[in-house]
Amino acid sequence: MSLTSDIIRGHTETIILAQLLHHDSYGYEINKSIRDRTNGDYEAKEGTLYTAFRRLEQAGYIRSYWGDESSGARRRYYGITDEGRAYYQENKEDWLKIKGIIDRLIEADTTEGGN
Amino acid sequence: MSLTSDIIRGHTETIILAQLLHHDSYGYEINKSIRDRTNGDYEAKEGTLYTAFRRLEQAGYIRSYWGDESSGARRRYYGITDEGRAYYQENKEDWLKIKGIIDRLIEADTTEGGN
DNA sequence: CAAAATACCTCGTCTGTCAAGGTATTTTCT
DNA sequence: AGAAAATACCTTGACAGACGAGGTATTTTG
Repeated sequence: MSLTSDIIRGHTETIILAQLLHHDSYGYEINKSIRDRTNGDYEAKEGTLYTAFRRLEQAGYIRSYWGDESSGARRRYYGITDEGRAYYQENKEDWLKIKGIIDRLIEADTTEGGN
Repeated sequence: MSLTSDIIRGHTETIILAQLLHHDSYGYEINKSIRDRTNGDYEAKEGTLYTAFRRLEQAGYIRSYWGDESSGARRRYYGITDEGRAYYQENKEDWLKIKGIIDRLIEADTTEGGN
């Protein structure tokens, strides 16, 4: 269990949605984007990524379509839906809340006080 | 999937260890402590808690012993080991790092810039 | 022409979470 | 005294997300 894995579990969907906020993109590029933004600290595994795409699409949070590349390998592009934006927003708020909870519980030493 | 569940997944062990940093404690009390420290926002489920205890003990991060209560129900106390403290410390550092990564990826909109 | 890179995808395994079920004792309420 | 709630422990099985391993096809590079 590296840095990532269980700890990032559950954030994959939100991370993907975040990459789609400003422009449509495709799997390979999204993955690279994630790697770049974290300076290589985190990289989504392909299996994880594609299962997440399926989930998000089934839930109606993203739409997909084939790009019409005249050269290069075919690409499946993904675009975020309105529902996806709402879902992203919720998740982001949850994250801010949970961050606080974990901080409290982990740093948590009561530093004297109570009882 | 409530606020907690997948998102907190992976932090359970660290949260438990944190509760044991300053004094030994037992399952029920640890659970209450978690609930109290988060004002009820988070509560570990019993199943999750006890499986985590088993894992932590097998890994040598905590030790357990039966309390000699003369009244009240029997209690199994847990104490953190030196290895547990080290593990806690690592996890805490990982958390700080991951927090930054997720923040970057979720807030992530590059806010113009790159490329 | 072979190898590497781009680009897609699925399947099966693993692991942590948790609902549901269970035991035993003590306290509180009526 | 008896019932209900609280304290306190525990296990089992199902579920879901992550991911290693495997696979296809095209294009670029050497």
